[in-house]
Amino acid sequence: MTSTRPRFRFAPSPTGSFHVGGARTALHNWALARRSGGTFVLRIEDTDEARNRPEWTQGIIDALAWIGISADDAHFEGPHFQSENADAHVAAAHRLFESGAAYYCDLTGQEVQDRAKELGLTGYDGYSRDRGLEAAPGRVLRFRVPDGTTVVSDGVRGDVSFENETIEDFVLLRGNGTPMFLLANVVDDIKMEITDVVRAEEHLPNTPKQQMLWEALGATPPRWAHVPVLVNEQRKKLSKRRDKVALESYRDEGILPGAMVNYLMTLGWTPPGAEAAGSEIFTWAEMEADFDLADVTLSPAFFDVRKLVAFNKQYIKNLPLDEFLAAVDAELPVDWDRRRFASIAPHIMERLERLGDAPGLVDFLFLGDGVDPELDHDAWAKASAPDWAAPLLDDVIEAYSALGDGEWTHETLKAAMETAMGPYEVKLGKAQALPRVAVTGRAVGPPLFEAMETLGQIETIRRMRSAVTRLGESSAPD
RNA sequence: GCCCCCAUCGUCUAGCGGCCUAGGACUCCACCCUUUCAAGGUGGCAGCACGGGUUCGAAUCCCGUUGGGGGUGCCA
Repeated sequence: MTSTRPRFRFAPSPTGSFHVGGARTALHNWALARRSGGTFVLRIEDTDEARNRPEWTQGIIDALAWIGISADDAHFEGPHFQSENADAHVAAAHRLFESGAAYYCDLTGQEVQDRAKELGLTGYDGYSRDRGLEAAPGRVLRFRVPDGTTVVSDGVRGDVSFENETIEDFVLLRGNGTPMFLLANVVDDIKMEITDVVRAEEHLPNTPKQQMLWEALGATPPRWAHVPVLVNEQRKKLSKRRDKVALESYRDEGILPGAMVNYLMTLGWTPPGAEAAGSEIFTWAEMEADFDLADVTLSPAFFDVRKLVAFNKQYIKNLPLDEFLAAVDAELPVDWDRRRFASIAPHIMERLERLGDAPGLVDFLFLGDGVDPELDHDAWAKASAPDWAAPLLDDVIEAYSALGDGEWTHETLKAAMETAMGPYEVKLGKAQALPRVAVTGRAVGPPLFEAMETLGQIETIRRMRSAVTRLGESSAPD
């Protein structure tokens, strides 16, 4: 118990997916642990179900690694498993009984309820406190809550006090002798010499019980801190059933880990320099250096996917090209030519909200030769409507056909288009509309001339000729 | 029911008694720029829940009301 280095524990229970709320408190613990030169202890609260699904545990480890918390770092310790300490949990309970801090009770759950109803109380009334019962099958061990007041000193919200008389003598050991979670948790924390517990606010009401256990077990309670919960638009705590909370799902649809981390950190806390910078985009190093529990907000925060996406867009835009290519690769169909994609990539980076949007933006480049893109009919109708549209398209085809080797670049393509549109007295924005729809199938997309350059002379001209044919068909009498 | 927490633009927040004519970010709108869409630039809409105090002075402190949220198992 003489360790001076802070030890922060992160204790998730594996449930099949990793909750964004959990990710946020993990980040808080991580930032604090690293900055203080302490340790981030990962302890898995494994249940019977989780033990049969090791992939759930692996999912937590993978998710933590994704947001930058990994065993590669010296500040990281674990995973440990709660079940590893099962014997210690029972032993601690027995010690509490020996010292008189706990006592056995033979009332069943139903009997407790019935008594409470008769007496007009809300919970257990302390019926067996002084009956001197010994351990026996079917008897639960209850903690003898002392008189007085328990003050939880919280790093986020200051002192929170609870009248002990409002806390019932809670169960430590079930009738079958197995320990309750609360006890196991405290025993593990003591054993692992945890000094700091940072978690979500939902745990605050149970904290006085835990603190009393620490003290009854002869240990000095840790520093507590409860950060506000994350809520949905209905202001309800984010739940797995109703809300999209799986960190993995955001990862899979192309949210960058940096964006997720940055966004999560700004919920309930703002980096000190944000206002002066006019931005909330910060590096992990900056946030780690500045994060302080005392600055964390007190009220619940809405997890706003739109703002997350806005952050993500920034992060994608600011990625070095090679990193972008590496990150987006998994989103691309396997048969796409990576070199061709790389040539257009710089032009789509600032147009993506998520990495997963990339294929849909440039699919017209990967149809194969001789295949026309699928037409957006509204875009086609609008682009082909002006009188000058068809003749201009003919002129552009002619000009583009005349381009020789080495001249098929976006600069010359733009210049040739500008020359061709001269006689029609239209602006480039209008002039490029029909060619764009002809080549890409749509009215919006990456810069046209760059896309044409990537597509190549033969296929670009073929598509424009195909469009001429289509124009002839639609104007012919039927 | 009981216990605990919370309350500034639609959302995330800055604000810790005068610097607040309440600032920033996201969203939305307008304009500029422009090779469509983006990006970038400029500007705009929008908020201190309510009522009492305390004070020369309150978004900031106190009390109450109202409104949210969380907890309350022989669940984890």
